[in-house]
Amino acid sequence: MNASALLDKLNAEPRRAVVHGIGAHAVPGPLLVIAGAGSGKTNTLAHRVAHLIRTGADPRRILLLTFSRRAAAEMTRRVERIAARGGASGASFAEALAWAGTFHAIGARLLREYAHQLGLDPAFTIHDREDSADLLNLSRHELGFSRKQSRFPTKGTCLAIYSRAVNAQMALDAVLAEAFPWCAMWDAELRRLFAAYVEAKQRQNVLDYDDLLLYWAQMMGEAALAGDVGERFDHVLVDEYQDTNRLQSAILLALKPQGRGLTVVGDDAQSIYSFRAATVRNILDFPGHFTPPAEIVTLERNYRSTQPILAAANAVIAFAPERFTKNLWSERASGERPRLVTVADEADQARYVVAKVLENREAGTALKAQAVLFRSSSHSGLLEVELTRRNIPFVKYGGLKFLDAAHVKDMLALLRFAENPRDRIAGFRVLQLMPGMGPASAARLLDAIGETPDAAAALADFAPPARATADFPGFVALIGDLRLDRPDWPGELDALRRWYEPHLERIHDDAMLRQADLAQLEQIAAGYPSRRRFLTELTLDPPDAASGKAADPLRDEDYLILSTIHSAKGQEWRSVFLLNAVDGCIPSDLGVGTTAEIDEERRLLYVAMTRAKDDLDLVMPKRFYPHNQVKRGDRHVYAARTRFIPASIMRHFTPCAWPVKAGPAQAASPSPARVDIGARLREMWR
DNA sequence: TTATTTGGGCTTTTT
DNA sequence: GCCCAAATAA
Repeated sequence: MNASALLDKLNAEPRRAVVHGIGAHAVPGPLLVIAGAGSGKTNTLAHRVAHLIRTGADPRRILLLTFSRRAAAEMTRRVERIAARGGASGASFAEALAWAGTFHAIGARLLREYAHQLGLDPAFTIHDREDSADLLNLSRHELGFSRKQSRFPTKGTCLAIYSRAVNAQMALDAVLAEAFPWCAMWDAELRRLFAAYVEAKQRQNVLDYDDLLLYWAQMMGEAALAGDVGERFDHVLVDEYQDTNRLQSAILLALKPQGRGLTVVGDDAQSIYSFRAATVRNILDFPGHFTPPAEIVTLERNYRSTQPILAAANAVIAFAPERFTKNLWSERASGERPRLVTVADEADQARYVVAKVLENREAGTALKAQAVLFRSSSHSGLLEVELTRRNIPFVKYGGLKFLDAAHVKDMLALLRFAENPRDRIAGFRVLQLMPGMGPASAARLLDAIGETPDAAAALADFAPPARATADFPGFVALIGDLRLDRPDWPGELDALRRWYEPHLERIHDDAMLRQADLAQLEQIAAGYPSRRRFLTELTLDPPDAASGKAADPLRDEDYLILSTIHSAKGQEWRSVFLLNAVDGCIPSDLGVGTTAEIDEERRLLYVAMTRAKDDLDLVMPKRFYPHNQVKRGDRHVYAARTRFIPASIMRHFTPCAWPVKAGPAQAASPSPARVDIGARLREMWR
């Protein structure tokens, strides 16, 4: 198949997006693609990349920025496939597409490359959120803020404030007023805290997530460097642009100030990351940054869902105030409207979902083609229990991660400490693995390391406390060994594991189980070319999902998908169940302060609904037992249908109840007089 | 100085 | 139902 035949297979609008500006001698002008849910956004972007390359663009000079690494991999794969169909030799083609990744990953790569010009040591290590919070906490203690009479914000809150200020490029007082009004009284202290935090990071040669963007943006502020970086790329394409923040858009505009070669794709109706300072303004304001303004192509045809599902989703999003108006349409007719299923409580919700999932599978829909979505990770707890009980395999995205396990963190901290001995958070953790080494001794050693350029010497000269004298020499030898730039990665992990295992067995009763995780970690490590790459990429792209994805054993099996709505972005399934479609869960009662927050919760519901191809069930438990209630008997609350589905749009849904009751009374309101003995008995043990 | 216990506060989504 | 900090024991 030749190039024009490939293009002929696309409809008019996607084709416009694919060919925009290509063919003329000049580099294409800026392009904004507004791509509704299920409108073939990924496909369109992949075709554009393929078309660019086919018409002479150098794939090594194309920068492709995606939201997650999963998305980057998917995009690369598609470009390859399209290229293969077009007769190009696909493999080499995609391999040359070397600059595809998240903003953070690309940032890390560029910063290592330009480290010397930026005054950075290229061996910098990257802190994940928890490490960052711990480091911030150190400064918080040192400044004495943890002992204030009136409670000072926790480390997590402090980090969230810092991160928002950086990512939204806003002054601290504005951030406090807008997003953290209850912390506004700490303005001065927070400012001192952040100053100390920044200094600590620099002393320790560590960067946090935000630094990867911040240093990059700063680098782009230097004319010479900006020119150099911008010159490397003829084309810059950004996916999921609605979920980028101001810092990211600043980087983008600095890369391509005239918008030449710039393409961004997104859907303002699916912006769900404002808690990470993403702003829908980026996409709304994009065209006006350039003269002449960016070309806009809107993709409104949905290839994914049936018309009734789409109609319901459209009805929900129609209440959103500001957006690029588009109404998705589909040719996939079907008589089935989405169901609104009322169940008694969360236990019944779990039973309902399991029953339907099995029913679907009997009818020929694999488990993998079905997904259960929820607003927050904890909502799936009861369902997970029920699935386990019924022996139904599942993989859960979002929530607890493999890397959060203490023993996995220990191993990674060891590697990080070897890579960068000035990384105090890593050092603190590993040193205290040895019995007899507590925070005070660890701090003493880390101070010594911080004061000399020769970490190995400081380590060797250290006099450990009496109870640690037995273990310490072995540790010094291990680190000395790891510090050599040995080329046999991942071979060094052997020595590391031999050192760590005795400690593992001493610390944890369930050491056997944990050893299995370490074996898995070694397998993952084998997939990376070097320790540095392994550490960097694992931090930026942690393997998702609890027991599943990281391990290959499950790969070929059929399993049900459980996912937070956030993690479901860009995905689709034949059959989708949404848990807890009630007020308090969607919208979450934690985030209902401002109308902006409510709007975002509405978009979350929209994203969840538009994941479904054929079948969509919104489940509404009537009764909830708050888990944090005080011992007060059978207290429960009655939940109302989510406010995003008011009576006026109920005609787009089919209401039903489960289990189906004999009498006609099931639709009536619940009888509050009923005594819940079960709940009382449960309460006795809380 | 380190290890363990207890009591109080908070509880979302993720690169 | 989980994390953190202060108190207590070794």
